[in-house]
Amino acid sequence: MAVKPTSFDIAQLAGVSQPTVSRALRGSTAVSESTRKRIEAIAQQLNYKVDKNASSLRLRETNTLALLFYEDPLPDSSMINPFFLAMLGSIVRASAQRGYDLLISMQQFSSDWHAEFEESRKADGIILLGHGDFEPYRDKLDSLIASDTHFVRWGHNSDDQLGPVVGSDNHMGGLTATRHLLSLGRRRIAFVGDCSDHYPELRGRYRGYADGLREVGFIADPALQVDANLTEQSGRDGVAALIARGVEFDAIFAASDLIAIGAMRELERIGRSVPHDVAVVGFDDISAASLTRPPLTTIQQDFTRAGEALVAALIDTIRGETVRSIALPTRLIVRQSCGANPA
Amino acid sequence: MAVKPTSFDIAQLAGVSQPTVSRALRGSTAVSESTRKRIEAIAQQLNYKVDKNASSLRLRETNTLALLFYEDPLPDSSMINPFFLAMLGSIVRASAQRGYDLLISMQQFSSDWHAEFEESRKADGIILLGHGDFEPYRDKLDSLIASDTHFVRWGHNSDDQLGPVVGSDNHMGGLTATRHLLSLGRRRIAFVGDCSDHYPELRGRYRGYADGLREVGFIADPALQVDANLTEQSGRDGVAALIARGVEFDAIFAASDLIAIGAMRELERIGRSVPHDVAVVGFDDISAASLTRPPLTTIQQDFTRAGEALVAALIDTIRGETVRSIALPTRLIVRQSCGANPA
DNA sequence: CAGTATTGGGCATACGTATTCAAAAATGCG
DNA sequence: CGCATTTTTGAATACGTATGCCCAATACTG
Repeated sequence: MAVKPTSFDIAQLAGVSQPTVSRALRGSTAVSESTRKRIEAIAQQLNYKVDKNASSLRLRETNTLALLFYEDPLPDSSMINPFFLAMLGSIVRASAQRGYDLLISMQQFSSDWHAEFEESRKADGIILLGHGDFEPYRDKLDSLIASDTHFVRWGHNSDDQLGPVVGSDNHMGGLTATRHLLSLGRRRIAFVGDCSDHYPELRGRYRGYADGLREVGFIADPALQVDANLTEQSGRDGVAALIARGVEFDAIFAASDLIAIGAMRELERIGRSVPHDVAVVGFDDISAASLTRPPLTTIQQDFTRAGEALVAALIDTIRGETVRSIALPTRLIVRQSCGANPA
Repeated sequence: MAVKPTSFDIAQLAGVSQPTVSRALRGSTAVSESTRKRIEAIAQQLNYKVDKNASSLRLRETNTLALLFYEDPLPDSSMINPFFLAMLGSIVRASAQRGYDLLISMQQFSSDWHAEFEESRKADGIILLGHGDFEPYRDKLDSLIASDTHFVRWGHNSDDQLGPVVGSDNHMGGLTATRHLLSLGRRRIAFVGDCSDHYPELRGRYRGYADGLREVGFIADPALQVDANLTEQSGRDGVAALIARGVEFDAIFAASDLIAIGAMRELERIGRSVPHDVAVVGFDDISAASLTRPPLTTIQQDFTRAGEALVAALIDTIRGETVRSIALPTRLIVRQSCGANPA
């Protein structure tokens, strides 16, 4: 095939005009059934495909969504946080089901990320994925809003929302985890994970934790909280820090599975048994969570629904509907690291 | 901002014609330095971005690559094989570095996948990712070739190549794993993984395994080989099958990490200790490999180089250069499941 | 200073599709 | 069968950018 056929070629073969071809293939009612059939047959035979560039140019919409990881790069910058990686699958799927293509990018490789896609008309809207709060990016977000760019982001539902947000109910998740550990008789529960403003999601989990303790008359002890970012290494460091403080603890609620995995490793290294000496509960339920020894009890985030919700919200935004932020329910997955199940 | 500015708007403000704006912004030498500066300043100020649709339409190239997962969907179809997921990061990065955007898709959601992208001019070329051989897709591949579509695929280098292939040196990997186990004194090494034509990559690993045995005068025993696809479950089933056969074995070379992980689980369940009773070596080095207990010794595939090689090869293809298939070296990562390191 | 080379930039147009508007064809009705 | 509808189709054009071609202005040469 030398050159790709155009709608003119189809028109000529069908003995009609180009506009008729366009109408026929787009399902306009203004074309008779017989002509449509004929045109479709010819198009099929020539393997004709509508040129998306020309079409998008004319229609002023691309039927494409952009996915942007705005997160600070991990040490190995080609790594994507497994949590988001897991969500990627469902986002791809949800987009496809809704008839949209998906364009992927990572913030760290483009300075102008906030403008790059919709403004150059490569996408109709943007899904922003990243942990951490948006403060460092607030100006960019503002400019997105100022330019009427359609976007949705994953994160924590707060009041000062900048655009619609889809996220898990972190507070409830933290509460559930803590109640579970308390119900197993644990009394000195440490929280490993940032509870500052910098990670609104983690802070939400922390608050759930604190409220869980309060329910039984305890009060969150600052000595039992260690900051940690979302890496395995910081989970190890967190446990090391607790030990260094000399503080007693019989359980750990880790703000993410990676942290929990790191924590378990460090506990193992120093000879504390999980769950006997220390019960551990994580957050996320990434696929590795079931592979650890002991398998990790964790608060599951619903990746599938999350991806679908993000895509649905974005498409609604694009269509001009008003979209409300949503907080998805989480689920406690009991494995063995909490001690509830026999090893 | 009501509507996005066009090159005409910029031209008007700069007191020049639209073509001059286009030339200035594309770096044509046919525009004076002073005019260019002026135009750039105005463009910047208005936050002007070239309309990619119009540009692509005119230039007949999109500066976009498409990534296609052609693999049969896993049970939960939103899951992507972790191996490819790991590669995704480096592909995104490599594309960005070369100035290309990346469009993602999954075969199972579109019947016409092979034509969808380049033929509709949404991408300049396609990266095909999937395990398994291409037989079921040969006709589609043929049609890709027939339509002069640019593509590269990940897989096993064989002779009947259809288009350029980037893959790991599976034979050498299998050989290395087997030599390692032999050097540790293991003599009854089982191979868990398909060695049929259906998975050329796995077959390559199997041949490396067989050759490794041959080097020391052994011959691969069919009783020690069990078919397994690339899931954890089939790793468990594989071990169960070996046990059911009543065959003796003191080591397992699993054709992938997921298989190895499943195998270790089953071994644990039936009370065989790893590595004491059975040494295990996997293949891939997915991130979960270091998290298992004991940590998995495995043959590492270089995801980063793989992604870069795929992108580089595809871009070369697009540029009309002839591209040769390449087999990337693998590396033995010794952890504890093989028994070489103390637990 | 005349004439030629060079530089800068405008005009026209093409890329392929989708829609508006108007005309032609088909249909219905009395 | 003639006129009023309704249905189907075509002509013209717009979407925004990029480039070939050509002309004007400037620089250079002898």
